[in-house]
Amino acid sequence: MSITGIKGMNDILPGEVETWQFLEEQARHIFGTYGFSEIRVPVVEKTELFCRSIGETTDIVEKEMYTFNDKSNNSLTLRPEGTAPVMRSFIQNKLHTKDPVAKLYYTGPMFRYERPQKGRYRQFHQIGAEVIGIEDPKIDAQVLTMLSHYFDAVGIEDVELQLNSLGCPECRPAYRQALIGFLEARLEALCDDCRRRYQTNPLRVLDCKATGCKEATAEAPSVLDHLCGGCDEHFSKVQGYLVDVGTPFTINARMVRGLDYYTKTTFEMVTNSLGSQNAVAAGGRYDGLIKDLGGPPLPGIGFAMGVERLVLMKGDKRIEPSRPDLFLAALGDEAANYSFALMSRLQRQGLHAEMDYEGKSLKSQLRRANKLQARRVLIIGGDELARQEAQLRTMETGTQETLSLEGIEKFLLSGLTPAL
RNA sequence: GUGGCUAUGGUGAAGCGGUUAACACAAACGACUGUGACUCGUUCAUGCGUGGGUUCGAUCCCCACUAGCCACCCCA
Repeated sequence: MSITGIKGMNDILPGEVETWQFLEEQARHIFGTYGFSEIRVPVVEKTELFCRSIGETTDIVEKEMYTFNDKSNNSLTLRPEGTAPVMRSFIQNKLHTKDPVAKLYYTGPMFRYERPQKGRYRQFHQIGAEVIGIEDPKIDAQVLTMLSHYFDAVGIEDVELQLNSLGCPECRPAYRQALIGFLEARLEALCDDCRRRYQTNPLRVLDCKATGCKEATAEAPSVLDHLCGGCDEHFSKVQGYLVDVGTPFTINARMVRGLDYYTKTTFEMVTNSLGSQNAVAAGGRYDGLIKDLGGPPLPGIGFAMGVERLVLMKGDKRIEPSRPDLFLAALGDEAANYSFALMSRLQRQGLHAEMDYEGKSLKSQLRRANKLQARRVLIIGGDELARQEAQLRTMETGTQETLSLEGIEKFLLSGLTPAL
């Protein structure tokens, strides 16, 4: 039995990787136009970083982390998300002393020990963005607009931007209590799961799919009615700016976040085309996080997108691998050597050129050229070489012309390089 | 962590207890000794996830395990 990969950790193979590259390139490009720079942080961090930021009692920390001790007996964890490491780096490198505002994005693998299913894997990938240092609701609107812009650019249409506010440490506890009280009075109507969790995670009950729970919580108090003055004003300003800018959104007062650090604005990009994994991107404001991690008291807001889910949504609109501009078919050793040298020179000048390296029959070479979808084939045999000529075949039309080898490089480069 | 379904070649899959494991696609080569895509031909599983069991005999029945998928939970 040969060695296999790890459950829930997938290879990204040619044919699929082009879509990944496209999604990443678009992120770099679009985030760049909004003033974001990339930050690259390690995949492993001290376990404590995630416990403190995500929350000791969250599912992620309680049962989903890949935690191990290194040879010095430090407890380390494969990052389950990207915000905490970025904040750690921000604080450690004192980035706020260089610029009061940081706009950062990252991409890379995250790890969560969950049972794999559609759109959910143990190693998965996120593209995320964070803004640190701005409290004004304009930045909330800006981040949401960028996210929305990204989805447009990438051609993923079947999504809806949902918005909510979770309040702040001032107003959230009161709401929480109100909600627990409400649920307590209706425990019999709730499903087993909800009866279990209404104390620890009352918000989750609002999101339950069971019909009994839906009915029982129909009249439940809304977070939005319990926001304090500051949070309420912030939330309505965010909405106002979004309307001004023309970024579409809907309000979902029952939206829940799984990480403890979120405050005020939270949001999700949801779809119904992905089965039960309906969030393609999610994020929110985390005004207390940086201070909690020992940094300056700066506000922050950010989001992460699940790349596997984006790829799934791209579906059959996959990005095609690039086709060779030219395939060199040679007959005989001399011609093969000549072609090989020519191909190398063309490649150096940016032409996507291919050839058969093993001296197969012309038929076989053309078959390969066809398979690779080469646009043209340059055929050089012993006869042509002697006459300093070559046949240039246009595959699509099957037409063929005789060219002089003199100056052929220039001709091929000018004729075949796609206009940029 | 819980549940349901599935497990035959490079891929999609027939076969459902009994002599050569169908068919299609892909791949390689040939018909065309120097020309792709069409056509035709040839080749391509010594084995049916793994381990047990039932049987004269198992890819087909039973059990266990493993893996995959989907859902719950949770989340990107």
